[in-house]
Amino acid sequence: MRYWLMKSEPEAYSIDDLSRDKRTLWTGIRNYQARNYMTQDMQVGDPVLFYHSNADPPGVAGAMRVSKGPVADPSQFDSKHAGYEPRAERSAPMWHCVEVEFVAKGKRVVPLDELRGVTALAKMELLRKGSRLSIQPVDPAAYAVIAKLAGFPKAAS
DNA sequence: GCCAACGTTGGC
DNA sequence: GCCAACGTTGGC
Repeated sequence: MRYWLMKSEPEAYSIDDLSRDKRTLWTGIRNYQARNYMTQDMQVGDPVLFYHSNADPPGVAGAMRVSKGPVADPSQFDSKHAGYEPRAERSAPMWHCVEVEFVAKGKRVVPLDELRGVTALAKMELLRKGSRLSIQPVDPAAYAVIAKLAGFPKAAS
């Protein structure tokens, strides 16, 4: 089992949206490394931190879990969608996504600023200068530290 | 709104 | 295959 962090702008899709929907396809990823994590490395049941980017404050807002393996991202076929991919064919999709399910909303958002102050998290990809990757692996230990700060269970069950 | 960091594209 | 131009991310 691997642990992950996935970013979303709450204005587009927030932890409250996921709490309402219970499950969602994590569509719109158009970065090869992030895609490859979803298609090659994620397993159903993997715990995922839900991170609010471009938010005030940016930070970890909750927990979710991978609930379904990779499928073709439907948004690549939608010419009205920002993620439209004219090179993709139904028979040869370029982009894939996983389905995630809601686990918990944090008792509070743990702000990025606070995470930067936690020594145990110093090596997190998220905290690297210039880090933009919207899907990242997270150390199990780092996941546990953040879960404690946010007030949700450290492992999905 | 600014801009640093970084990924992608496309000419050569 | 190089790399300049361009686009995007995301904190501030």
